[in-house]
Amino acid sequence: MEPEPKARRVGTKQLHEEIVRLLAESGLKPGDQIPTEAELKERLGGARPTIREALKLLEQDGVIRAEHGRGRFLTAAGSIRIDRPITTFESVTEMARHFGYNLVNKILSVSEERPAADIAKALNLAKGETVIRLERLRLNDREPVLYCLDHIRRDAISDRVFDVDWSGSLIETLARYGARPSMSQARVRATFLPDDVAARHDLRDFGPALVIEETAYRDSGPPVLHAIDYHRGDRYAFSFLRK
Amino acid sequence: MEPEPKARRVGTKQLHEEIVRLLAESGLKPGDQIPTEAELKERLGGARPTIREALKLLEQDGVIRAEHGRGRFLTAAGSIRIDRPITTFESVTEMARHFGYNLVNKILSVSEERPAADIAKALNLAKGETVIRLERLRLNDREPVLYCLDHIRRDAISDRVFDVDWSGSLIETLARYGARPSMSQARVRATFLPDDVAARHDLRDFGPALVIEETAYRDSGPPVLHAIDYHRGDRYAFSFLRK
DNA sequence: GATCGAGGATTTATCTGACAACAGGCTTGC
DNA sequence: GCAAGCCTGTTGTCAGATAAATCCTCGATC
Repeated sequence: MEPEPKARRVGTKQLHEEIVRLLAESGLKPGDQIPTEAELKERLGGARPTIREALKLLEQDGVIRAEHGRGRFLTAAGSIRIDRPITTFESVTEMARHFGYNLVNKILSVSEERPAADIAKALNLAKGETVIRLERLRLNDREPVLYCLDHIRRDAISDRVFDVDWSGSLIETLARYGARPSMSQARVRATFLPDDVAARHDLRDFGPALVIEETAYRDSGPPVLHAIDYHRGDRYAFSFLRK
Repeated sequence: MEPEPKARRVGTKQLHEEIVRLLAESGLKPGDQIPTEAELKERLGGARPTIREALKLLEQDGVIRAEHGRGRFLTAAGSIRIDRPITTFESVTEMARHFGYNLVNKILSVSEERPAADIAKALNLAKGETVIRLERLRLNDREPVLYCLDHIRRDAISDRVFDVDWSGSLIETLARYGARPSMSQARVRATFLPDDVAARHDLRDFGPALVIEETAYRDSGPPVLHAIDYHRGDRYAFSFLRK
């Protein structure tokens, strides 16, 4: 005899996504109660612990709030969609694309150098180790919108510096050498372009810049890249959630 | 007969914290394997599903990475501590305090007004509803470091506008009226102070400002507050994690 | 001796079923 | 009318079992 069409095995990750979709389509408003664990089990399948893990993730996201003995409820964050939060790690190239920009890349300089003390510390370099210093300007429609100063651990790139194509996304270039970073520690501040940069590259009209300075790490731990990106103030704004 | 000193009931939240502490004290480096579920159960108590829920949270935090059949491993984020990430919701007053600033509060203006269209939309106001407009300057050691423009839903405050003490943290003031916001949707950009503000309050030397513009929501859903904070560019920088 | 495969050990992933704790409404007894 | 107690629904935790992935060992085979 055929056994019941046994509830398919369902993973936490999949459930997480399905619940998000379900909530999005449900038209629930903040403060409304969401389906109970039992209902979700009915509708989506999976065992209770698995469903609970998925719900716990939503709770940590700030999308729902659990009340012991009562139920789970949608919070304000549940109805807010942040399109491309700055807290998601992605390359400036990608970021710009989603701003509707189609950047042209000008390489101002590439060289192998002895790093300054703060860079050496951020990249966890031993004495004497060098970095690749990359200075680029990104134009949108002939207008400079982004000045980037990158320092890359020399040992992340196995080729000669001048053999590498630096005109694309830096993250993807690193990925090709098996050194893709997956997260970063970042700081944001507002300032002008450094005087010497503005003078050397005719950027005196760049105006106030939104600077994102970040150290990017590989999944396995070690830092790979230190990036300073000056975003033209009147062209960029970044979104995020605080909770 | 006495039953065995039954393993105490242990909650997910508690386990989450204990594991974080355990990892912090363990001296593990990124890429190292962390104790298995079985070991954690041994050392911290709790049932396996509970432990797994706590570990799942750490995984979502980006602190650890699970590999089926191998174990769990510390990631780079596990060893990075961001002191006060901008992604944590707190009042500017608190934020400044942790910068080492002891702000003096100057109220430039308080009034009840008909909001502009964008504010009305952000605060989800019906036609005709009004807001409290609050304009403040924060000084550190006689130097202006922060210009704040707040719009508060009129129905969040049950007193007369001039009876309220606006000199403290706005979040706490709202809390006193039972309208404490708990999260916000924020945007950051770089610009100068608006011309009229700079002119009216003698702030022409403020320089480039880091602007955080946010709409803050109550736990139950509705927006309460729209805030625009101009942070003096050479005094402020905010940290966060990207992953 | 080297190589490949089977099998076992370890670890994470999921499932099943149960009990505990809390909230809220209902009944019942006074 | 009111309060204590009970019942039900919900989330929180527990215990043990099975599934799936990875890695190591050991033995057979060439």
